[in-house]
Formats: sequence, structure tokens, C-alpha cells
Amino acid sequence: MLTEKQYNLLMFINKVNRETGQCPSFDEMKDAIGLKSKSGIHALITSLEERNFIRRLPHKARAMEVVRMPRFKPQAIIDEEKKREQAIQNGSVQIPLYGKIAAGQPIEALADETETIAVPFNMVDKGQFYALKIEGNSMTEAGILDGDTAIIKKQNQADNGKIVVALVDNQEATLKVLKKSGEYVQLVPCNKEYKTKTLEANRVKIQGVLAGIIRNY
Amino acid sequence: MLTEKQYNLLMFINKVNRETGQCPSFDEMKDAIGLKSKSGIHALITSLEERNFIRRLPHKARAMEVVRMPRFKPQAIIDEEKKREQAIQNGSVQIPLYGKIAAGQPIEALADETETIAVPFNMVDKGQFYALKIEGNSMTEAGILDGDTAIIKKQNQADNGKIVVALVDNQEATLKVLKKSGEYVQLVPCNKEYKTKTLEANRVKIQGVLAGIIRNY
DNA sequence: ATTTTACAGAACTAAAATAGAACAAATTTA
DNA sequence: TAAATTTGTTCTATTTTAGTTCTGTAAAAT
Repeated sequence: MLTEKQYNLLMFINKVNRETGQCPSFDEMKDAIGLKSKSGIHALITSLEERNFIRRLPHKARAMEVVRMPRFKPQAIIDEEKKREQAIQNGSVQIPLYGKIAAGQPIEALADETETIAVPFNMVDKGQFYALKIEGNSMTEAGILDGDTAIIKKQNQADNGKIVVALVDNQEATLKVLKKSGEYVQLVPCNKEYKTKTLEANRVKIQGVLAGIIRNY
Repeated sequence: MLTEKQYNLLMFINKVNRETGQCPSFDEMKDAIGLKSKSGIHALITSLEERNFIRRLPHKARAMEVVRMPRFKPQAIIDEEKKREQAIQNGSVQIPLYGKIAAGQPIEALADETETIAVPFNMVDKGQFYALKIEGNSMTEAGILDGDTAIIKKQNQADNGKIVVALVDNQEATLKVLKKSGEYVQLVPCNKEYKTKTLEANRVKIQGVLAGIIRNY
């Protein structure tokens, strides 16, 4: 039987394989299942190979294929599904968790759709929502801390002064206060130790507005 | 599996092969996938050969054949998914079809959700559902015939008199009327030719309650 | 309390992608 | 058959992308 991570990785590889005919790289896999280092993927791949779920050509890039799929789900996955089901019955809703967003130094943009979290009904009304994990301290003075989960409402424009997810140069996404001034856009942090960025408006795409924060202690 | 270039080249070779019955030359391939030198094609061909996607006669011109294709999603599946989406918009929902009741394995552990069927919204409200194909005649007097599809709502306990999926000794799952009496549980068929089973309560696990029946004539 | 495991991070090594050119072998044509 | 032309092979070189390995740490398991 597989562990949760092994199962998820196998499912991801299979999905990419079936949808594109290609193979994900170690980096793509690490993003997909939420690791920060490739070395973990290496271990998982090795264990999947040992268990004969995949076959690969070692040292070759993107050279691996799924030879069989598990007949049963790991317990952890079953538990997760149960929790999700309960959450729905308890008046909440599932929205996709797109992974981390750098609230300090901008790091990476939106990734894929496999992970979801439950949020209370009252946080999401009309519209499409998604969640992001906050990383860094650039918004602490607005009460948004490292590790918080931000609930974002999808929209591609926003009013002045709103806290928005801004995608810069199609590369880096950050959560900042939006200040529009003519041709320029300012992304204002809420922490005296960070500086405001001023950018040409066409370099900045609004990806959504902050709709809520969830924090677990 | 393959890298993007390898995949593109394989698709191109396959296409030429199907359409003309013969193989493209290295120069044709390099033009097709946008390289400026044949050496790159040589490398790609070698890697495709190494991965057993093509076979060739070395040093012969246009002498190569595709032996297999990557496991990409066939058109039939894409069509099916579209149909599924439409079904959802037309007021129905997809639930997994687990086949005949899986002997031994609890329903939650089944990973194979590839087969699904569409059921009308009004049959499934809150909760998780799955479908089972009915085999046998033990419930005919309740209007549940051999070959029917039963829509089951997942839950692990049920009221007296309900028709439930019961897993006995983690081995055998059946659809029967539930009668609880103290330490014991009775599984009552709806057909005079079958007998009621009386079992210690701890031997019986409820896997769900009957929520609907679908029959095709 | 120790051992084991899972992971991050970095350093390192190898492979893929690409181009260009020279050459060899196969195929076609004159 | 010989010459001309395709076609395939090999080499060098550089840049980018990908895979491996090691070290240390923190959390889990025993």
C-alpha cells in the first residue's frame, strides 16, 4: 500500500502523462505535491519504482512511465475525503488552494488545482474563489502573518486601496495594497521594513482581491 | 515518458506515417519541429529509440517505425468528459460506479473512480454517493431487480428498516433490509426464497443506505 | 531518549537542446 | 556505372534544464 504522498505523486504523474503524453520533471512534481526540494521527490520516485508502480531510465530527463495503478486508496486519502465531506455538511465549501504566495520577496505564481481547503460559507458568496498560503512578513501590519491562508476572490481589476494578488511580469505574484496613479501602479506592503514598488500599469495583472484570512494555531 | 520535443517529434513521425505511409527524413523533421540542424533530430530519434517508442534500421534512409504511442487521453475519453460536463449542467451529477459489490474491501478504500454514471440531482443531495450494479434476486419484492443500478448514500449507520449495503466480516457485501435487535443485526432479503441472516452486530459494517434505483430497459 | 523518517537546501553531475560543419552512406538520375 | 543528390552520422561547442547526492534539521515513531 502507498503512503499519501506516494499516492498523490503517482496520481499526478499519471494525470500529466494521460493529458499531455509527456512526463513531469522533478521540479514540476515538487510543486505539484507541495514540497520545496527535489530530494524528496527523488525518494518518493524511488519508492514508487521499488513497488513497481513506475518504471524509469535513471539519469535521463523526464524518462519514466506508470506501469500500474493502485487498486485501493491509502487511509490518509480516505480520511481526507471524509473530512472534506463533513466540512460540506457543516456549512462550508471547498475552494482550490493554489499554494504559496510570497508576501515578502515575491517568489512564484499560481500553480495547479489538486489541493483544496474548506472555508465557511459566509466567506464566499457570489463569484469564484481560491486560497493562497502566505509566506513572509510584508503584510503583518495588516494582520496577515506568515503561514496564514488567504481567501481570494477572483477578479482582474480592483479598487484603490484594496489588498490584491498582483501578478508582475507574468512571473511573480504578491499580496499587496493596490494604489493606482495614472500610468503607474503601486504595490504597497504593510510593514515598515518593506518598500513600495512602483510599476508600469501594463506589467501588473490583478489576480483577485483579498476576501478573508484563515489562521490555525 | 517523454520530454516536450521528443513528444512533438513522435507525434510528427506518427502523423506523416499515417498520412503518407512513409517516414519523414531528418531534414523534414528538423523543419517540422523547428530546428536548424539535423543533429538535434538525431539525438531525439536516439532517445525515442531508447525509450522504445520507435524502431529503426540504422544507416537506412527513412527506415523507422512507431512501435507504440504514449498513454495520452484518447478522443473517446475527452468526448466522455464533455458529455459528463453537459450532464452536470443538465441537472445531473456523476457518481462513481463500483461495479458489483467489491468482495472484502470496504467501499471507502476503492480507488477506482474511472467508471461513473450520471444520476439526477434530486437523487443525491448532501453527502457522498456511489452506485452499484445489483446481482441476484434477493430483493425482487422490494422492486430491486437483477441488473438494476443502485444509488447508495455513504454512511456507516442506518435506521431500522432501511435498505443498506452491509459488509459482513469484512468479506462479503450485500444489499438487504436492516433490522437491529440488541446485540444482533438481521439482514432481511425481500424474496421468500431467501433466508434472513442473523449476525452479531460487530460482524456487520454498514456501507451506505439505498437512495435510489436506476433501471434501463 | 534514541532512532528513524521526511524534508529543505545546496552543490554537483549529467542530459537535453541547439547550432554548425564535415563527412559517409544510401539512393536516384543521367 | 558514375555522378549527383539525398539522407544519415559524428564531432565540437555552448546554454539550459534536469537528476543525484550530501548535509543538516525537525518531526515522528519506537
